[in-house]
Amino acid sequence: MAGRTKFQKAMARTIGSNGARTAEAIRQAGVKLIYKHGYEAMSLRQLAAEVGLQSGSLYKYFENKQNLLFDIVRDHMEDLLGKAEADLAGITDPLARLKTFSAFHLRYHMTRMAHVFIANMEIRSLEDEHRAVVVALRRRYEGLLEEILRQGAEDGVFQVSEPKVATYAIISMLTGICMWYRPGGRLSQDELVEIYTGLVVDGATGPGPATAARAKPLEAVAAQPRDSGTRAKPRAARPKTARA
Amino acid sequence: MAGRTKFQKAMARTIGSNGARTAEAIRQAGVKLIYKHGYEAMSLRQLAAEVGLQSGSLYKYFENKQNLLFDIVRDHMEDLLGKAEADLAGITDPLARLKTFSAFHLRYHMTRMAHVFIANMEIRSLEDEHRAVVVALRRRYEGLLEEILRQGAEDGVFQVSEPKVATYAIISMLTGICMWYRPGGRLSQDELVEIYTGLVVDGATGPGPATAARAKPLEAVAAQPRDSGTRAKPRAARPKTARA
DNA sequence: AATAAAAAAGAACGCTTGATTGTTTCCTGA
DNA sequence: TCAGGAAACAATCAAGCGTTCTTTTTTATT
Repeated sequence: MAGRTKFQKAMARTIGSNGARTAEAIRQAGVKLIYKHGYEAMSLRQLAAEVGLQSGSLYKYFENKQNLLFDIVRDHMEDLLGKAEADLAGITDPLARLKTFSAFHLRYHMTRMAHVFIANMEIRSLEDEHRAVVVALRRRYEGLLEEILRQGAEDGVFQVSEPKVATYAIISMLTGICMWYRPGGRLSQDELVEIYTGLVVDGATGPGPATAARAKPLEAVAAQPRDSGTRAKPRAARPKTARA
Repeated sequence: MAGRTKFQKAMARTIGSNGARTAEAIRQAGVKLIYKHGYEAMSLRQLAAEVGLQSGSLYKYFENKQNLLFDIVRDHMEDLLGKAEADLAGITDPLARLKTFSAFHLRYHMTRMAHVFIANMEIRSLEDEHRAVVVALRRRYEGLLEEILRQGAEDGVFQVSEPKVATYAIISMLTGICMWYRPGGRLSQDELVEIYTGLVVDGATGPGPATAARAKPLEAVAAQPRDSGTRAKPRAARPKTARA
């Protein structure tokens, strides 16, 4: 806190200052600034100014800049993991677990966009030792979903040939929401949860009716796609269909 | 380039130096270092050392650090957009177009991970004017998929209530592959394209047989999930089912 | 062979950065 | 009430940053 008022002598400990409160303010400001500018781009003077301190005073609250980042990311990951496990506790049906996981992940990411963004983007800014801790936590979190998919496949409810790949795919899709979601947008959180969860469930429960041929006739494929450097797909001949 | 050999007088222009070649080397080293350390974290001295130059000499090849980033990202986005349009050209059937887009996006991202990563992560490091250009290109790219989904929904092939949301979801999912894919892994590019494209098509073609009730009976949901801060979903009562 | 242009070296610049230290002020509990 | 610890300031440091400028060498052109 602090922030010297106009007619103060203006030195040293400021009136009403309180360690716990300042610590929390620093944490919040840190999240905000790292989210906005990135860890490397945020200077400690900038952070100190945001809280109303001198940069040197920050060192009462963290060992160094790197540890500030680590604390933020580690605490976030532990929170994410703990809350997910709590939400899933007691649910055994794979489909219900999948829906619960999906809904939890989406809501968590919509309400904590800054934390999530930092945890995903700034992993590379962590020193090796710190990164290892965070990656381990992330693995455990991914393991929750992977296990759900595995169980569902075993029960015959899901059609998932590669649970690991599907896990990465689903998590990427769900996490992507915080790249564009903004509170107060056209669609409510509930609506978005509905839409996304539908996509996840469709993907997990396997092919709908339309994979190969279709009842409704379609327009004919006119030209063969030209190679454009990425190498055109060697997949089986595209289904030639025609429309009325 | 350059890199004075042992018994040279060691000043100024180095033997065998060539502008075009150096420019290309700088570009490549730039991509490599930004990918590894991030734009802010990469210093021009680091970049110069990677190429075998002094930092000041770099300014023969770009206006400033910011423009180097912009050039890399802009060129990448234009390449991505152009190749996607080329791959889709001539295909009219929405399902075929969706598969083509999905396969293209995956292959492109698997073979150009560094460029893609940079374009996605360092947008915030671009100055406003530059960012606007890049975002516009990205919009056009997303528009390709959105239009495919819209057309497919209109034709009744896809069941997509919100093409915009589905577009973001699909692109996030596909792009996510370069967070973990490494060449030479257990699964080949073709296999991954198969898996991912299957997920995309299932999601677009709508609900499989398992959305609400299921032929195969499932285990009963034991406990109601406790609220864990994210607020338990207000969705309609979870389907209560029982297993043999 | 002479000359111009290209390519890079290398030194210097003004700034900002993360970090450290010593000092001053405020707060609180015995 | 008054000491002692907590909280913050103020000044400082060396290092590193992006950038500019001048000089030197190599290559290309005539």
